[in-house]
Amino acid sequence: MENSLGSFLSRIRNSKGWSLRHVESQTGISNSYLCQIENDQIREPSLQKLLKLSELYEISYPELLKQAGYPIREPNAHTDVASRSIPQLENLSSEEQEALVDYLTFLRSRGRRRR
Amino acid sequence: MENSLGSFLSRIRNSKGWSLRHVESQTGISNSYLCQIENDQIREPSLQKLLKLSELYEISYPELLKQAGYPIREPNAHTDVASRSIPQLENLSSEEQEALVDYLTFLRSRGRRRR
DNA sequence: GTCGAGTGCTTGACATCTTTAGCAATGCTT
DNA sequence: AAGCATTGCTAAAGATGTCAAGCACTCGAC
Repeated sequence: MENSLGSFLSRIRNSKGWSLRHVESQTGISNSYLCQIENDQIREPSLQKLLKLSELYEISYPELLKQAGYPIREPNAHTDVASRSIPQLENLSSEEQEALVDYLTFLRSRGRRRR
Repeated sequence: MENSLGSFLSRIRNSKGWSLRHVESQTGISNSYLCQIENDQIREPSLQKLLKLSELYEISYPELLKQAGYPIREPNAHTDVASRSIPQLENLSSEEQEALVDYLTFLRSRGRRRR
């Protein structure tokens, strides 16, 4: 559940502050179906759906396929760049960057671990 | 008909002199289903099936996906590289990643707007 | 000839994907 | 508080993938 496709997509959508119906209006994917995907009730959504989501969410399509557990054979798809990628933290506004950096500084200053 | 996925797969199988049931024994794909694929009665076989066929037939998997009309796309440069250049937000621990994503979700949920 | 094995193919049943209609809960506006 | 919009979510139905069983045909061995 932690690393599932559903929670992955859910985190991204929520991090962007978008509702299920907003994503539906942009992608044509019904909000109910999107909900089922995010709750891991759909094992294998079609590639067309995943492509549309990757475009709207501005995340790497092959990376999303990987998250979905689909077999992909990209000759040189390797880890060095991808491993540092945090899709949820992409495309930040300048205000958000500042807020996050401040928050990270705060986190590290108190040296606490997560709940 | 001529350039369809079905005729494409059928041509390869016949050129190798293999029966439907031989391919079934090697891939686990039922001969009846394979027959339907070759006769274009199946629009979108699963990636697992296509992968097995590409392995047995010794053809390129991405090439086969292309033949099947699946969307295949290389990673987009702007989503992969540009948005990641926030030096303070690199090399995060997993706890920090999660905390930041949660915090960002919180930030954006307060300013949620729809268009 | 006929018998058995092998061939491509069809049918019916089941599983999964995908949508439409609608629900309860929350929030906003007056 | 009342009323309306929006949220995530579910149930039922339709469309499609997938398989097991079985069909009709061919062909070689006896």
